[in-house]
Amino acid sequence: MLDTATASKIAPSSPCPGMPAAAGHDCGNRSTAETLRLLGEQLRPQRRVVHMGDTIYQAGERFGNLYILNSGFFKIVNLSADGREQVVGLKFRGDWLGFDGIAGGRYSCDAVSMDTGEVWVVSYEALLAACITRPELLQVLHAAMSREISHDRDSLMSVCTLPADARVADFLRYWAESLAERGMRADEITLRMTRAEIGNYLGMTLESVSRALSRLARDNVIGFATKGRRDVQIPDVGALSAFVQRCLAPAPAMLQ
Amino acid sequence: MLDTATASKIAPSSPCPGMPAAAGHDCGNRSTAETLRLLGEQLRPQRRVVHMGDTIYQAGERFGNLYILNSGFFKIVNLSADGREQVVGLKFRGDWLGFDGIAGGRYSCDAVSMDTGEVWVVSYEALLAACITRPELLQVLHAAMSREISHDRDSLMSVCTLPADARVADFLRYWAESLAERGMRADEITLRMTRAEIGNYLGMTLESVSRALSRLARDNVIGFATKGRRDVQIPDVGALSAFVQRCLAPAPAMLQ
DNA sequence: CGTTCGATTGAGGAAGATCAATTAATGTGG
DNA sequence: CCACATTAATTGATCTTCCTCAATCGAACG
Repeated sequence: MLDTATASKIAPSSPCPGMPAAAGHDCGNRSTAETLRLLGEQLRPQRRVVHMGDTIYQAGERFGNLYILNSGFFKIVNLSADGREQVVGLKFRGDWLGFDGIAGGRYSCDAVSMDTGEVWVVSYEALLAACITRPELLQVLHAAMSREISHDRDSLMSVCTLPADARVADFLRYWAESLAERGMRADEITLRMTRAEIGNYLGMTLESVSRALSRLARDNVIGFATKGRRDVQIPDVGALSAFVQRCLAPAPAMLQ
Repeated sequence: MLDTATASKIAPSSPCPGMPAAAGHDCGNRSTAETLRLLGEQLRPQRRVVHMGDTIYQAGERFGNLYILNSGFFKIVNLSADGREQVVGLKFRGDWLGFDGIAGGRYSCDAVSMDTGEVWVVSYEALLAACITRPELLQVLHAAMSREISHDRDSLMSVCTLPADARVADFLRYWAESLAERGMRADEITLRMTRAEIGNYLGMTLESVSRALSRLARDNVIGFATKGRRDVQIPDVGALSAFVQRCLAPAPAMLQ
């Protein structure tokens, strides 16, 4: 599937030489850690600690900075003129925030921290200047924007084509894979969102999310930690994908 | 929660109020025509005529070019591993196609022409090279990517928060405004998609689309051209927005 | 230890999907 | 240009999924 050939000129370095197991799945792309190192060295960004509930920027605010998430978790909340709120994205270590502000000169969403973490503040102007002299920065930047576009489309597809249960399963799969890609443990994840937030993100009610999770647990696709239902055990991510497929299957053939 | 009825989201377009389409000083955004002129001059791109049904690129194909739509209409179709198809975007004059390929080295969608038109082919590598010497190109490129991200989020919000009728109304509003922004007539638009395609894009069935359109016509929010139902008359775009709001309103107060 | 917020679960209802029949547009060969 | 075939759109009648409303329970916190 993924192939390095095109990347010959575009991604000059990163043949993933002797890379720690967690990182190098995709040699056309750098690992998250490697990219962060590059960005940290090249840009020397201002570092800012954030806590749960902090907003890095808000809709309507004048655009000026992009942000790179070094640790923690963010949600991106879109706001409509008539007051609707919609969680439209989740951000993990290595992700960029603030692209939506470039075109209009103002951010169009809120970026809200869901945990303690650290973001790197990068002036867009300074970044552009740095990109002129260091084209590999440009590649990193464009890759981040491209990934965001691709993922947004996948989200739309999920919402449009999957029934509620499958959407929740796919959400958990995505979360787990996002952690795994970044070398974090993915077999037990702490959801940093309420059922209401998850439901908002997935286009369903909190009750439907709760029922879907219960069903997933009953089918042993996920497990709940001993105490509390915020921690979800995911022994096998493949089982989540299989569950999604099962939801899509025409019918169990009525057999018996 | 919603701290303010902040007018963050109003006037998503119209960067330069009351301005003839071509003129464009710098409100942060250039006009479509001006941007195209700049790109045409700076990049001297290969021009390619396309016809209805042509695909400019397909999912899985090796990435190498970006495309700028000079005329015509495209749909972007996302494909899942299990065979689901999802229309995830519509492209108009001045829009770019192919951003999804940058990160992974392969396109992840099909780009399908819905009409006769012309696309400009730009080698990504050549574009990067040109951007180094001409930073205004970089700004144009990033603005295009940023706009795509913002619009994808708006799409997700529509699908997640609007009932079916409102989604169709909002879709028509978006189409009409997209045309108007580009200086094309927006009071009578030709839908270049079947009901099934519209439904796919909006996450509903073709029957629901049809019923929604009938309802909009009955309420005189839209009209159908004398012959055929592919052409939709939109005497007042504001009426479409009003219809959306009406759908969101709690209840008609039970009067009578 | 009570208060509060979040999660779960159930019962009933509504929006929209599905199934089906009809009509309208489009296309084709004669 | 017309009969015919084909595809798209409309409309109606059920049926299903998911939402809404409501009650209960659990966990966190002062």
